[in-house]
Amino acid sequence: MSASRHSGYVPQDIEPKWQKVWTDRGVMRADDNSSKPKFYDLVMYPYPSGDLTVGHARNYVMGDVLARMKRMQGFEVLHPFGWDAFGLPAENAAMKRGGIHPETWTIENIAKAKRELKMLGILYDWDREVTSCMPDYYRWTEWLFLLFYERGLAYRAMAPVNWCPVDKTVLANEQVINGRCWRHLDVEVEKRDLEQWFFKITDYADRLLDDLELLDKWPHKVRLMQTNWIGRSQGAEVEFPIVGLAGGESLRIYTTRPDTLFGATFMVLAPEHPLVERITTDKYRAKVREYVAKARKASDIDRLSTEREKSGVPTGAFALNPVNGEKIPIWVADYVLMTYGTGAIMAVPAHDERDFEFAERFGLPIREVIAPPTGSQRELRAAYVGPGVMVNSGEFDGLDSVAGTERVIAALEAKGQGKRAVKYRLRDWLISRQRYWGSPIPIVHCEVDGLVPVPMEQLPVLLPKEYKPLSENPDFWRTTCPKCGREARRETDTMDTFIDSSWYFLRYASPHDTTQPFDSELANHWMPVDQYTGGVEHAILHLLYSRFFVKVLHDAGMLEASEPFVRLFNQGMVKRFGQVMSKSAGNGVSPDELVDKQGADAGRIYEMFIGPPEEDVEWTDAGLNGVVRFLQRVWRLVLEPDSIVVEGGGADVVILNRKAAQTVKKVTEHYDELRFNTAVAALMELANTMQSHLQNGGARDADWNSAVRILVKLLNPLAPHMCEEMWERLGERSMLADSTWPEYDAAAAAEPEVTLVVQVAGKVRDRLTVPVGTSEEKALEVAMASDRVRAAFDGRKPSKVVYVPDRLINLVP
RNA sequence: GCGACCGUGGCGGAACUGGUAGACGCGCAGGACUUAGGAUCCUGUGGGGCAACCCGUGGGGGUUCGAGUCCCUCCGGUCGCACCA
Repeated sequence: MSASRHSGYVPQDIEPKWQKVWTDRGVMRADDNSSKPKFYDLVMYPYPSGDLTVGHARNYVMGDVLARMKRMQGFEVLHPFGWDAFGLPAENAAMKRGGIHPETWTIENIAKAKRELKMLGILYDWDREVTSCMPDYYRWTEWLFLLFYERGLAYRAMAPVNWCPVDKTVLANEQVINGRCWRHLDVEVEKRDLEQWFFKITDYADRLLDDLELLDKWPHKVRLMQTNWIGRSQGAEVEFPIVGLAGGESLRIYTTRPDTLFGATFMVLAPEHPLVERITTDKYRAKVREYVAKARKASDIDRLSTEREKSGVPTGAFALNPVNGEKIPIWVADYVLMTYGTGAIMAVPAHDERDFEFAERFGLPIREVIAPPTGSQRELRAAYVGPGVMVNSGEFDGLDSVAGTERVIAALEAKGQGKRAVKYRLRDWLISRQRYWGSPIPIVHCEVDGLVPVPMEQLPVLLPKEYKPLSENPDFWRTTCPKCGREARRETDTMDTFIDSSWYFLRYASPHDTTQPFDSELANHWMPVDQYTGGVEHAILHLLYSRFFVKVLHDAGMLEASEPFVRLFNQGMVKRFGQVMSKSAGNGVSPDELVDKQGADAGRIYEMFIGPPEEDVEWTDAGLNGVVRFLQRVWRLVLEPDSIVVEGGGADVVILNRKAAQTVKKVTEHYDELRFNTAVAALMELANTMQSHLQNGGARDADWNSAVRILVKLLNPLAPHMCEEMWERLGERSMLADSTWPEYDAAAAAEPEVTLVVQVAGKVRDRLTVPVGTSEEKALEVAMASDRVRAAFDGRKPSKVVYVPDRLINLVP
């Protein structure tokens, strides 16, 4: 191989050697009893799909680089790994490859991926490996379910739910994307009325929202997405008495715009609203029933489309506006959703786009009650939704709409006609799945005792070996009631796999505990996760659920932390030929291929140098070559400096020292900020400086040796095999992995002279070298002495001088 | 439609709180060493001009001594939400 011809660097010879040493010595083993400060470095555990490419490996390399630096900096690093091993692909693969059991398929994939991770030199504390499909893990997933159940956070309810016809299971709201299944974006979900298990995440809506404030090291975007998903809105519930209904019953609506109450010209009920049947008059009954039936049948995709023209029918019933006693018609229309607010609205067409469209379509009156700052419009062409001054609103006329909102709410509350209310877009988390390959829900259905939790000491409820739906496996579901001993039936749904992943990061603290899901003391020691890295596709799903879990466990007194992840980072994806790299797409580069050709170290650096870590990047072989060249150059500089031809004299050792010191600062900061691409660039600059040093006849003295060691140490997190090998060949006794991170020497890094930019009227006219700390007077003097400045001023004095010390002087004529 | 982020050489990308635009790498051109080189090393490389100089960070405008960076507006792209009252 050509790499070996001009340098002794042959990655294939040294990489397996060091991987073995690291493993044998347990380099990345985390000590629970260490006195060092802890650092919990975590990458989202993957689904073992059997498809590991260098694309997926990129974020594992990021985690590894950080872990290796933090260790050298004196932290006790927890860098664990595990597998999100329950889930549908295993079942699908099992079906496709006739007869193979999901467990077999999963275990095989795990073994393969694990080997490839090791081959890339990525170090984990494998003693803490967690696999969510193993009984010693899902036992505690079940346990946690029961904890939620005890705390009133798990309940069963009949509800219209999302059903994926391909996966043949229900889905959580978070798993439905534009009315389609998150796993098959071409498959529309269906609505089914089913009795299902839910977790009461809505109880935590306020805290999940408010605590986002604490997550200042999360990407702004993710926080915003969660904010929108939770969707808290403030407004009022208002009672509209229904005309002629026995008992003086009223219609409760929710609005965020109480200030527009006088502009309500009709009411709208969702087709599913329970009052529809009762208030509809005989004359309209047939039409209303027909409309409701049609709406129920329509898919969410159709119903929620904003493009579709609004539809609806009148009920023949009327309501009274509580503030002015006006009698207004009640309609049924499917643009109002039963699942939000109260399932009924007051329609204010003048100030709501949807109501406006509906009113236009059906010729309903439109009354302006908020005058825009630009003045009232004679004829409303569109709804005005902004703030303004209240008009046509009786006693409230003339009030600013923002203040008016408060006044109207107060007036309603005083008369018992309404009250302040807060609503959320967030719904409870539907957690049951009609699948085999997941954690069983540890509940028994007893005819006498109803829902009975399986006693905790009887956990786990084991999955039967035989692969078929649990509901079709009587050996599984036939049981006796733990309470009364009568024959009973086990719950046959399994849990959403997002439950498994909502607590795995806690299990790493005490992975072998056989008495509890996690040891609180150890979890409190390691938590929260200091750095969490993973794909942005989990911005809501996994990250919201995990936050919810941690808050519940906190409330249960099991955990001090109330947020799981201090700093979150979303890495970009690796593409090749314009597509996301994957084995199935046929554009994947496997770790095997990469290690075989260029070696793990070159691959690791390339993954980091290829582009900003948060951006999607394109994998090219040419780019990889540049990195290989860099590593060979480093090898020669460190171990074969005699091979570098001296071309001239006059090397300045001070420059070498300074560059090395500056690089320590730069690279350390860049690693900390996960800006690996610029860290590599800084290391390349140092290597270039060192190369020039030798070419200029510079000595290989103590300063040189110091620079060499700095280079090797700083490069180590990126290219650990090669650096460890160089370290050994340099004659160092201890392992590089166990050595310390270079200290930043500010004095050595300081530049004695700086380039002072001389501008005339903001345009660069000259660059002068001056000592650091040059005074304004002195700077002005040398600047005015410059030929090019003199030409511009021709003896006159500048009318203004802007001086930025050690940077620039700007002379304005 | 609403919201967020982003537009920098032939390419990937640098540029801290406004202060030398283009670090580092790829590619390309010329050269050195070579039987040879797709190895290695050197030099050059935003555009225009022989030149001092002029023009340049999506377009236009503004603030400022000074704008890739701040403000307004338009164009283009990516992502999120999408009848949530």
